[in-house]
Amino acid sequence: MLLSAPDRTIRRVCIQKFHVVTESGYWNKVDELAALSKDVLTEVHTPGEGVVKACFARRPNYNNLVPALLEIGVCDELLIRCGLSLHIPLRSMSGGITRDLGKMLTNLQGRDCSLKSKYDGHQAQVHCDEHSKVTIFSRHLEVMTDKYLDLVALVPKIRAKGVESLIIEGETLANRARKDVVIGTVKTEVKSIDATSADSGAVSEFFKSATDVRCEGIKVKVLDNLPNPDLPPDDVDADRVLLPPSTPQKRKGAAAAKAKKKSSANDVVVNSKSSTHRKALLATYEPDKRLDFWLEVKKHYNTSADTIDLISVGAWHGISRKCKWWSPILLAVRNSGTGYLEAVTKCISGFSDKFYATNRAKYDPDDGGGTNVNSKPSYIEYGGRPSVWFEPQEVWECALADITLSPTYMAALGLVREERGLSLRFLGFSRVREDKGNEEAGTSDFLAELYGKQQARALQKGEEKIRDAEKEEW
DNA sequence: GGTGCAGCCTC
DNA sequence: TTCGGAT
DNA sequence: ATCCGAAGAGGCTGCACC
Repeated sequence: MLLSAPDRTIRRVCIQKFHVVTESGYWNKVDELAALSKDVLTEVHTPGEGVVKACFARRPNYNNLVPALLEIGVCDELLIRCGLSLHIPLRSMSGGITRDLGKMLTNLQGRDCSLKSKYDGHQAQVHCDEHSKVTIFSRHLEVMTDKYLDLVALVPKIRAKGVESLIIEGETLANRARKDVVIGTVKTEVKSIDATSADSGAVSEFFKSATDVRCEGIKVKVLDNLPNPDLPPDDVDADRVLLPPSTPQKRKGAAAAKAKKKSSANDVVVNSKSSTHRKALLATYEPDKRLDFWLEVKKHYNTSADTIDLISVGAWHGISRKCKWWSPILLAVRNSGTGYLEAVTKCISGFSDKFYATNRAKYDPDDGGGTNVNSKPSYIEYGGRPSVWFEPQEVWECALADITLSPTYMAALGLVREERGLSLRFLGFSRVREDKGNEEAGTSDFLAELYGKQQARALQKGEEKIRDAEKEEW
């Protein structure tokens, strides 16, 4: 394994320090620990592990964590020493993901909740300090500040009076979502409603309207969480990030904002203005946890996602774990005019290992199969070169989240846009359609139609404000 | 200066 | 992002 | 439960090359 330069430094420091610790009797303790049973040992280790993990989630930086560990060990103070810090990204908190809207409603058992549409964009974590220095991190905590210069300029300006520094998280719509999406829909004011999960009609309606305007789905936050008994109201742990006063109507986008602090342990901003005329959200932001009061229902997780029947026409050799099988697999739609099969995407998702094995056996001549062919059949439209071409004979039902105008695939070329074909986003294999022959597979017309519907829904729901797209919307 | 591709990023 | 599989 | 790895689409950037 390659170590980056800082890691090497750390390793050296560790070794030196352990020698010191050894001389002062640390080994005795190690011997004691070694004598303990596994269960007891787990009991000893687990709380410590929790503390270290919590620190690392708040400040994923070994240069801080390791020296502090060596100096003070695993203790509560570590959470202060290695707590949240501006311009160092904290790990993102995610909501629990729910596949099925109905199931979610059942789970919520009628509790009150706040619903927000979740934009289909890029997650960004924005840090702004008292000198208006802004740093922006991506979902994977990469520094993306330079990609969002307008945001860098904007954030200090919109900072509320009295807030010295802040960390917020939200969704930016800089890339994909702005390209092929009707801008008017992007400009739509962020939708947010409070509802009770007993009103399944309202929730379903909200989900539908959100996905219609090409949001990724919705976020559902339970409003009536009781305070955590472990956290007295005046708790001021520095590691805990606290929500600012909740103003959901104003708060924009998927910006599940949280706030702020200064470096001293006793200077955490608490929910000061208690002007909320609604039930409180749980106030803590736990960067390393998925939370049961916060759920996401996404379009492409949804069991009611669109499906299309595609024909498998070729594949590549898999690598490493999948080297015995073919993956990815090339799929095509049928052009009902020409009879040609037009490649529309490669599929990697939804296959079990067993399915891969069966698939290999079926098409590989060396495996008793024998229905793949050496060269590209003339009736297949595809510019690339798979490892093998299949003799088209299977129709697969696949679920998809979105249809995209593709720079590479030529399926449905000209039906939506001259020079551009269509492809599929988040495609997953569902099942083999034993009951369907090639002639009954999805057509390029159908695909184009589906694309049209997708756009039309967005247009219809979208608001009129088209003009002046700011580079990022929240 | 334009194009195409590799590499890296996002979902 | 997805998924399935291993741990 | 959690983590890991194999891969998809598309977008942007920077560089080599014409």
